[in-house]
Amino acid sequence: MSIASDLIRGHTDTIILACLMGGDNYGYEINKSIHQKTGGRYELKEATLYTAFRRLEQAGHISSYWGNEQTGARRRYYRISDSGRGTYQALIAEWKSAKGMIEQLIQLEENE
Amino acid sequence: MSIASDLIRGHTDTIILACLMGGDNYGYEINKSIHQKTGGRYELKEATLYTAFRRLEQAGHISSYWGNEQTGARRRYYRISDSGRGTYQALIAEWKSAKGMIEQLIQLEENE
DNA sequence: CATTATACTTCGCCTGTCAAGGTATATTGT
DNA sequence: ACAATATACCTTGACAGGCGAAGTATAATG
Repeated sequence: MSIASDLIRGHTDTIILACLMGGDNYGYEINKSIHQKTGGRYELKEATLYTAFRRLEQAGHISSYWGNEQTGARRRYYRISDSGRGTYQALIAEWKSAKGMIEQLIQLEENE
Repeated sequence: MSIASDLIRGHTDTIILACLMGGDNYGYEINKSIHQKTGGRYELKEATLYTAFRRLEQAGHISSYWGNEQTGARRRYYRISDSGRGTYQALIAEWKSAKGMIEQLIQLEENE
């Protein structure tokens, strides 16, 4: 929606893995941190977020477990796996490469 | 594909418009120029390319006409419209904004 | 005690990509 | 002469990811 919706597509997994590189976390909090990191300019839609969790878990890049909250709603925590860490590094490398390519193709100088 | 396929998604229109900012051109040649600009690392699939032309033309961002080749296969040329030029500028602005956001979210410093 | 915030889940639609197949013409190799 | 290759365009159908919409459940707040 509005700015950047289509442009972020393809980065969802990277963003989530990046979050989990900093330690286990649960969905709602991950999305809030994205919202905060971008100064409110962006956040994942819930359906997108949870779809991504399923995808990443099925691929073995993350695992999940229920937190044992004494109060409030239950939380499903996610933890990044070794495979996930490797994938994260690969995705970062891809991004660096793709970024250069895109700038080349849309005709912007590197430091604009 | 391989590297960067999903990451380029969402830039197809921008790439094509950027090409046409340099003057009228036809599909096959546009794709070859993309191939060449990226040093052979990337090119659009034909189906993707022609789908994008239809989309852009329907939106009024480009118009098309048949070239009058005396030899070789016929060529359909595309020309960017004022609306297309405006859209191009907007997409460039979006990219600049999205780029910063992505780097923030996947945790890379600006000048890495 | 109703509303809001937290937190997760699923269904079905939409859009963009792409593999696969097709058409037509000109050049090049044998 | 004719097969193969290059140029150039087009369409169909499948697939994947994003997302609107709706639902479930619990706790805090006014």
